[in-house]
Amino acid sequence: MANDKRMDCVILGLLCHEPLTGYDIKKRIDGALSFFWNGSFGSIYPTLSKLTESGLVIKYEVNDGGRNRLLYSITDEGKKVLLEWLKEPVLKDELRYETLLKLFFGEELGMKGTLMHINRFEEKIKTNLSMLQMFEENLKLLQDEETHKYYLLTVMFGIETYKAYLKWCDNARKLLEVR
Amino acid sequence: MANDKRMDCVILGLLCHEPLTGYDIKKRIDGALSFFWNGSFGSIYPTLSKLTESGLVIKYEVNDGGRNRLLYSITDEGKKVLLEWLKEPVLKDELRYETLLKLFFGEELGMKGTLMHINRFEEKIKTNLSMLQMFEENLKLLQDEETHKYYLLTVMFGIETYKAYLKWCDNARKLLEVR
DNA sequence: CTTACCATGTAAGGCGTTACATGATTCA
DNA sequence: TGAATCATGTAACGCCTTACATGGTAAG
Repeated sequence: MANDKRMDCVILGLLCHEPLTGYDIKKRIDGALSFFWNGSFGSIYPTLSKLTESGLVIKYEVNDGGRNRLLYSITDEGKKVLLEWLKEPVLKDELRYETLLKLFFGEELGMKGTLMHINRFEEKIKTNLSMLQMFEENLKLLQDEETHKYYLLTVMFGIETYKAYLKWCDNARKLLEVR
Repeated sequence: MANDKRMDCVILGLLCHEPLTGYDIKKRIDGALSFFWNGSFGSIYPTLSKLTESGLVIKYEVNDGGRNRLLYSITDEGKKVLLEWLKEPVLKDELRYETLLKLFFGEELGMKGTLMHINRFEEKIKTNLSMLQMFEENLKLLQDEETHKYYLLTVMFGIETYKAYLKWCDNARKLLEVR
């Protein structure tokens, strides 16, 4: 059913804060959003066209010295649509960890292989955690803008979660190595 | 690219433990696996046919009093393929939480709406957590089978994670309600 | 006797990714 | 002058879900 990644809502949400190009949107998605969302150019640009057609955003060309860029900004109608969606209850929170799938079948792989996956997972998480902690510090410095409070909420979520993952890594290793 | 949900691997993994019907497989996916994986009949049955054709599983009909059922079991070749996949590094661990997306755009929605989402999220998590805790207790009673140790690993992951979520809910509310 | 669950499948269609195509600009 | 990044787009293709179709069995 329609619009699994809700690219339209993501774009409207981002444009609420400031006008952006498609390329900018991709950077935002790969940045602060990347811990809980993702999306590709192949869905960003077509969605921008659709949103322009239906009058939820306006496109205008700008030329600031460099090459021409297509900047998009949200309309009042767009804000209304965004708000409608924001008010609706969440439909789906989904976690899909291949790591856990492999661990679930760990008996076939054996202890050594399983430990390998746990260690690799731990490495990735440590990297992500320190990135999030940098985000967090930056956000705490920028307490002036109300928006940042909401960004901080999602960053805190990531930090809390990743810390729990690391704790689990320790416990998991202990459980496997016992006996 | 190919096989995002790795239904073939999921099926091979489950059949490693015991022969199952397509319907059984769906139940497993909706049960212990559901916290980190999912899949529908529309992908299970076609995958079973494909696996049968390529000789990784064998199909046989059984009639145990009731109606005929199609039971599948894994072949040596199938085990080899599964093991190959299990050894490979994990490609993707993905979290996609609409809740976080809505919180990220929380300034548009305002504090009240945001708190609503947090509370609804908390309710869901509490329910899931108590389910997982029941799973955990059952698994601890069945320590005889080595397999259960690996299942326990994934259940522990869920429990640890959900506890962190609940802790975050408290912190998030505090942050929002301050001032 | 009817509801719930067991059981197997197919088809349409949406959705989004990857890969391709193209080219400007900036910086070293 | 070459690499990296900025920048915009399209097309093919795979993947999976939803919905539909069908019917048996068990339990109350």
